[in-house]
Amino acid sequence: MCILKSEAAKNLSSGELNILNNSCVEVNFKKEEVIFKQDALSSNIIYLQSGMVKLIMDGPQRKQILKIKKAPCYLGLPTAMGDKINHYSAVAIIPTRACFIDLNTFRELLRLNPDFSYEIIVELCKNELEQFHRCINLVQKQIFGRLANNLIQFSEELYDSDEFDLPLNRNEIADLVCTSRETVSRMLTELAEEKVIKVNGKKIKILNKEMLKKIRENG
DNA sequence: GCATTAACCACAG
DNA sequence: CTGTGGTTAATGC
Repeated sequence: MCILKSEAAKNLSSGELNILNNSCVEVNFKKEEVIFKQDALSSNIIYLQSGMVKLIMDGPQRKQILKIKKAPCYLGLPTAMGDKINHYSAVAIIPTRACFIDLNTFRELLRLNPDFSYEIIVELCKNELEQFHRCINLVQKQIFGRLANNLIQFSEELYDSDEFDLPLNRNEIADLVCTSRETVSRMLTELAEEKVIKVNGKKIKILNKEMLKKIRENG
């Protein structure tokens, strides 16, 4: 039985928690396993208990990595509540444990418990703000700026460390930053030549964070 | 024109 | 899967 520990679920009464627990199924995913698929019918809200996931959307030209999500968090709120079908896919990038919550049960809890609903809204709003910033970043900056921005996000938001392993290969970094894999390669080696970062395969170490932030701001 | 940016192609580890 | 070199198109002095 899955024990939910989300901010929102803290607001649930024991009775409500029971409703949640009884309509919830826990699943483990290995690296690269698909959690849900774009264009498929969506009937669950998913709570990530542990692990990390990439959200991918197939566009008319190419695929796009929308975001990397780290547990604990909800997954697929927009895609499950916003339409009958998923508008994007979710794929585990490390071993991941997820809890599938029946959509009707979730709706019922939203209706029953305002504090729970409030926390969900807060999460959704934060996500939307983040997407607005990401949009500006993508549209108004050149590739160095976009790449620097994502490196800083990996470091600060995903790993809490200046040293980390990239969760994606070069091609996927390109899909995240909206460029070609060749350009990602070149820019990583160039940043390494400038002693801003150290690169060894997927291992990244940020050597000069000030510089990296300057690059993020200036383009 | 000339420089810069970045994509696409090809090829090699 | 990655890194590099050549080529090319678009954009901005």
